[in-house]
Amino acid sequence: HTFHTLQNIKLNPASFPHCWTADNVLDWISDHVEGTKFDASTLNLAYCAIDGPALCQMSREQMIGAFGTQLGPHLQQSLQEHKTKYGGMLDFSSLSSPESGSGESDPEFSYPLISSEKATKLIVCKAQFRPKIPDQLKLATTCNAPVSNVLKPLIVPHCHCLFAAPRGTHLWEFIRDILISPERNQGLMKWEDRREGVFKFLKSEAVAQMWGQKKKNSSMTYEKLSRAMRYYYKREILERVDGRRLVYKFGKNSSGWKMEEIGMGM
DNA sequence: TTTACCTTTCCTGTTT
DNA sequence: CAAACAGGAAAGGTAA
Repeated sequence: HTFHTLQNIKLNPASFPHCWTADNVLDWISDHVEGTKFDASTLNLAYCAIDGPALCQMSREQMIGAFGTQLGPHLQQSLQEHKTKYGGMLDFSSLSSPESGSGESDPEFSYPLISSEKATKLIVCKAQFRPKIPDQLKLATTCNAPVSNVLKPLIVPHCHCLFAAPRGTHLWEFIRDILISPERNQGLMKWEDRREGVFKFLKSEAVAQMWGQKKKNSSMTYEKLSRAMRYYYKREILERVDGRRLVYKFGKNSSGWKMEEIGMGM
């Protein structure tokens, strides 16, 4: 069987599974889900939100228990391949003392290794999944890996779904996806009224830069982004909120932001 | 290739 | 005064 090449992970020290972030793991799982036509809906979500070290501590049995008899062995094998293939490239001495070698730091190494495109795809997927928090917790505690490692990614309680139908990448969807994925929202935006869909830009220029990055346009500004936002009023994707600077409200022609829709319970 | 749609860019004026 | 908001006008990009 030919596995998908992991475009974003190859030829990097972090290719060693131990160095994978939770996003890398997610990326890796995603590639296998695609490659094997595995039905993502039957995945145990807890194990889609673990980091590299936790993943590496899973036994074959745990792997199968987590990912099923179909995908589990695939992942197990792939993991072993990555360990042997990239393990030799690692300089473990520098790994154990990350403070050393200030001039040697590889910017790619300390930064998320997934492409923004992929990240967005995953965020959208996460948004569409209906998580079962009790299951997540139960699964996490049955794993023999250190609880801290397993639970860490789950603290940001979010759901992961693997490759549902990709949704468009329009501005309002980009904004929505920042709002509903706290792990990618570093104080950029916040909900003013979660139920009503009222939200606010906290770092308007930063969001504009991110939007520009996504559109390969480094000269994007909030000024220009906001013009596009205003066009949404007529189409009722957004509703006006007047008198409140940097505040907008999702309208009836928007979707994917309600708590029920993204399965946050309550 | 043409078109429709979604911005992006620029601008003038108003409001906070 | 600076930063946002408002929209009109027109150009740009892209996917069908």
